[in-house]
Amino acid sequence: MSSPRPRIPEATVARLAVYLRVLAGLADGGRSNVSSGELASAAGVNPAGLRKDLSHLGPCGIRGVGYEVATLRDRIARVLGVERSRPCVLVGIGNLGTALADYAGFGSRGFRFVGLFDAAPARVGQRIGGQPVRPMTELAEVVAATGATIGVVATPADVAQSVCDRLTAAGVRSILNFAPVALSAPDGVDVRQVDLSVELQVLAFLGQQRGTTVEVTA
Amino acid sequence: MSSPRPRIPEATVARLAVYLRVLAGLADGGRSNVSSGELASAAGVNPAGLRKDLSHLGPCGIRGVGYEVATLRDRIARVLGVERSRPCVLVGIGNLGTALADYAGFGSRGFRFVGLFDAAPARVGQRIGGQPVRPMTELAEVVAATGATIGVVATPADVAQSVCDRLTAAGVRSILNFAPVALSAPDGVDVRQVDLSVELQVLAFLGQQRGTTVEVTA
DNA sequence: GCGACTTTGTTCCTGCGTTCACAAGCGGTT
DNA sequence: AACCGCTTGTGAACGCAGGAACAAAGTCGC
Repeated sequence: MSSPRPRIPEATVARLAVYLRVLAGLADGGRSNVSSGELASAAGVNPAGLRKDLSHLGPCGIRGVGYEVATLRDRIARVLGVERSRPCVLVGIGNLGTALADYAGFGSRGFRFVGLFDAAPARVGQRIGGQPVRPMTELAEVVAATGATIGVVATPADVAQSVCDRLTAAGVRSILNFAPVALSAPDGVDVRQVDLSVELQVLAFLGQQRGTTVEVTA
Repeated sequence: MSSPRPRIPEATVARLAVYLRVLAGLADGGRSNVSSGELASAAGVNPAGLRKDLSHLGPCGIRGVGYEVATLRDRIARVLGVERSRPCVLVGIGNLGTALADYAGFGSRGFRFVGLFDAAPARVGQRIGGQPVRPMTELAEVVAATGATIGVVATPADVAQSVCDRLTAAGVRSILNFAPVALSAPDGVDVRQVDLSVELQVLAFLGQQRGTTVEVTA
């Protein structure tokens, strides 16, 4: 009703997550106040842009002083919807999947894996980070029981679409995909793609361009 | 000189890498021709946008027919600078680093790891994907000997900046950073950040927004 | 040989994101 | 109590990316 929340640009949301991480670190370090300049420097962005990002949350700083670390952290966390830990499921417990399941950073950022799944019988039953790997047959059951709305796909490319279908059928609404394929999901389901080799190739291009600024050997 | 190559937008470069992957798959499947519509569908983008991206390479299609798969693939690979395999070094052989070192996808995308490094003595000497983990003291030597220009950082956040400094000092010009900190590098060095928890938090926000379109329980 | 269809390459336009620069507000000081 | 410096928040301009529509060009069928 009285929520002045027209919409927050997606690029801003991504940066808010970065600010949140920096603020959490500052709070742990005992800091109570920060200026936009210092925060922007730590996050690697422009100070004016940071203030504009924060303006989407309404006024949350004190002019002449700066921002209160704990207050700003909590407000960003609430806006992002990570004040409470969110249940996620992870499919594909290969090298990357194992790394993700073990990554402690997720736990402190408002996410917890409530189910690890793999199609290979050899993987099922292994324990990773204190959790057992389950067979794919239990996917729908676990999603329903835990209310998980986020699924992470770390499978080979050839089965990623099939896994995506099963996740959405089970009720997952958001998917983070590490497999190098474009997934198609029904309307109402958000898919984000993380492609590691694309990142490397962009770097390769930038590096090459730096070497051959305009000159090209025809 | 006669190179009509003013500049290619970075967003286009990232999509070119995706097209390259799709084209490689089509070529492996025996396909010889593709239309922009089909290619765009497989890459998950708009057909008109795809044609605009490709127009940066100069005319490379045949009107009324489409694109020749092998030709287009090779041209994109040449523009991205991945026609020949590029040597990379990887620092931080934890769970994620091991997954990256083992990931076969890099090899087929024009990248090979010529050095795996870790500061922990317990890790040094282990073999991963046929390569030994080396101590950090050998970093500069290996970079110089192999001519590696790309470094991947998969260390904990608190040492990432120090690793970045050592990489740049050794001559690395491009850095892909998985640690959740903003790295500062000298001018002339490109840094790309991949932050897994940021991706999850964006998903969480989008999912939450979907639930509470305008209504908020105050 | 000619026409029609298909598909590319390009152009325009709309909207978004980013940056710069200024006004408003608060704390500390005299 | 009034002034001064510092920092936030906002308004405007610039540049870029994305999408739709149109023209050029080549192929297939007759």
